Amino acid sequence: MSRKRATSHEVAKRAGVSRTTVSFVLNNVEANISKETRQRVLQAAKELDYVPDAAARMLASRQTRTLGLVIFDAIHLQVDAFISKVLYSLTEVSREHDFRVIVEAVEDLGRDDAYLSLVQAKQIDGLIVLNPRSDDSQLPRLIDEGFPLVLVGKIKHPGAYCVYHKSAVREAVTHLISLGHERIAHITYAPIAYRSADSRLRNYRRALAEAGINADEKLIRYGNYTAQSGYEAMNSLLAAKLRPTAVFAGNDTIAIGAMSAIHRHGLRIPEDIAIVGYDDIPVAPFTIPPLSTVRTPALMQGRLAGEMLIKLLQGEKPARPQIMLETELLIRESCGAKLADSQLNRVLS
Amino acid sequence: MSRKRATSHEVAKRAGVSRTTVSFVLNNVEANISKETRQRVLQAAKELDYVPDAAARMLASRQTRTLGLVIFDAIHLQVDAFISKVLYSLTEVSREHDFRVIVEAVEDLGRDDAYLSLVQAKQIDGLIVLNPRSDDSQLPRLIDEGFPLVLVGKIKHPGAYCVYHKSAVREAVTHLISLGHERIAHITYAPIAYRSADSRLRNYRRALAEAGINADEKLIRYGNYTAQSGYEAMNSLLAAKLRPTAVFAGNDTIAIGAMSAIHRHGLRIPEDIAIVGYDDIPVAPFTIPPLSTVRTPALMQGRLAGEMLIKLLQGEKPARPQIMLETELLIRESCGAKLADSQLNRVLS
DNA sequence: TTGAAAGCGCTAACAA
DNA sequence: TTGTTAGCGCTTTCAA
Repeated sequence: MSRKRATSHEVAKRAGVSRTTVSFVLNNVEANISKETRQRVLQAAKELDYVPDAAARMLASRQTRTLGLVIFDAIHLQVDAFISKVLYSLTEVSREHDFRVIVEAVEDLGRDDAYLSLVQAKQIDGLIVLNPRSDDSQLPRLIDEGFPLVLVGKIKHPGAYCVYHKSAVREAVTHLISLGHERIAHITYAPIAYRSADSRLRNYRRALAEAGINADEKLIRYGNYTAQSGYEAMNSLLAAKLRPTAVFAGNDTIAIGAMSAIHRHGLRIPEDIAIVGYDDIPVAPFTIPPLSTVRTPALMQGRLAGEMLIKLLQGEKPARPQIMLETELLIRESCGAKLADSQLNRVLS
Repeated sequence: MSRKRATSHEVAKRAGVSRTTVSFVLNNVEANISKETRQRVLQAAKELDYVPDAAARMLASRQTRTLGLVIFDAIHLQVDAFISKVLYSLTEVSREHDFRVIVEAVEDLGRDDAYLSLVQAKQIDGLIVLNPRSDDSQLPRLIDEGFPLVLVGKIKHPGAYCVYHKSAVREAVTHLISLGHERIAHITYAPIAYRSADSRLRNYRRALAEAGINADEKLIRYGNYTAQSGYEAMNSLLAAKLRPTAVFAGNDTIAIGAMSAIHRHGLRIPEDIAIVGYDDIPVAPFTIPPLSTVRTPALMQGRLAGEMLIKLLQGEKPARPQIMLETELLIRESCGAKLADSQLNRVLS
């Protein structure tokens, strides 16, 4: 603040060269500059504690070296570790490549133009879009215009660059079915306007259908992003005439709320009701009993998306425009598979 | 990308005025501009889909309308909901005041100049610093220079603007003591270089000392940011000759790891070992048994810090440069207070 | 009430 | 190998 910062002009004067030379040296331009001159410039810059003015540089060079991270339904940021992880790995990648990150939290689609103005004002070079929503009309337009943009997640758009993970919902539900369950409930972890909550719901239905099981709509509950909503949803499920024998929870937070409800009803997990979550939050292995869940490659998604975007900005076309990462169903104790195993062993031995 | 954006010059031409007038109208400058002219300018801007170039505006106006959020020990971002909450509320405040947020994650103090270059390059107008570290030498300097900066947390520096919360460690530990515990263990939730982990440890020692209890160093364990470390620390505590009767965990994630270990040892919570956490993460009310913990005003801290910084940037001096927010000890079941109550009731009735 | 003109600090084509 | 020069698109003082 206080002390006025040096300009490239002053550096040039001190080094006895022109501003052009200063610019070339500091930007490592391929112009042949003698080692000696280069040394002198570097020295002068250091002595004056010179750091180029970002705004001036952006204006002149027409690039900002800044990435925008657009977070849809940002309220989930408070509880959804997936978002934080993507942010974390994106800041890492950005640092490695000397980029900055502007976070643009989008609250509701009504006012979704905040992130648009970021590109219109040319304040960023490219965008990472987290939890993209299919009902967002701006996104496809941006993509069609060829604006550098990588999705973490997926929308139906052929030309979109994206890094998503394979849904393991089917695996999770099928696993429950293989354990003998037919009355499998589902609790969403957000209103279904939230795209990935919706997709989990749809995949749940599909898995059931594939197994020839009639999805009973009475076994579906809609949670929000709180554990409390999982708790309440489970209570309502337990109050019904025909109880589920298993629950596929939209995420781990919901699962933990549900487990608490089951426990309070005096029922055992997994003997009376089996449960599987999603996300593998840090505490999942330590719930009582340990929660079977699906591990999601959040960090890797953030990293790959960042790298893809930066590659795009450098004018390279990424080898694979759409990257699908694997997910992993982690079988712990809440689903009852291990229990089933040990019973089986007992019978066999 | 594709289509070239309109400049203020074109807007001026279309509206039949000068660029000055366009600038005045769009920035609501107090120059008396006729309603009619203003209308025409607005109309032209709209027709051309004009959005001022951010870099040019920054360069000319000498302000960026961008805030920097510096996150120390950013690896915690993945698991520490406190950070995400502050980020969330800061993006909210920023949006309300038409500011952007650049997130600068600081990994280790060695390379802490990344956020410094943000201010040197004048890429931001002010800084919010999350989890400031006392051993960071740059921070005091920045503050002394009068750079607009608000801490979320605290360091020992008289002139610093900050929003922190009252430690409730003492309350938590004292509560455990009042329940009759003397062998109270502590597990940190991060290496003690992490300032707030260290402060929790120190306050734990102080609370014990105040109650005339000799802090037994053998009852202290150092966790990292994982639940796993809490699990392991608890196991090591349980393996010792003299077991603790209560645990004050550095945060809820640690607490949940510890609870799992206690459970696996066949011990009951809180009857055999009582436990109190810190942070009140979303699942805390739903652990088995529900976790007693301390609720922290993360969202409010982010909001107040943001508002304070923006006020500072507007040249106003905030009424209170240092704001301390209250925290709340939430007594649920893991600490045994309710159990004690009910036993008491039984005796009395 | 509006316009002319001088920067803001840098990059980069072109010339030397 | 280095310097001259012309912008980049906007704000803002000053004059009209």
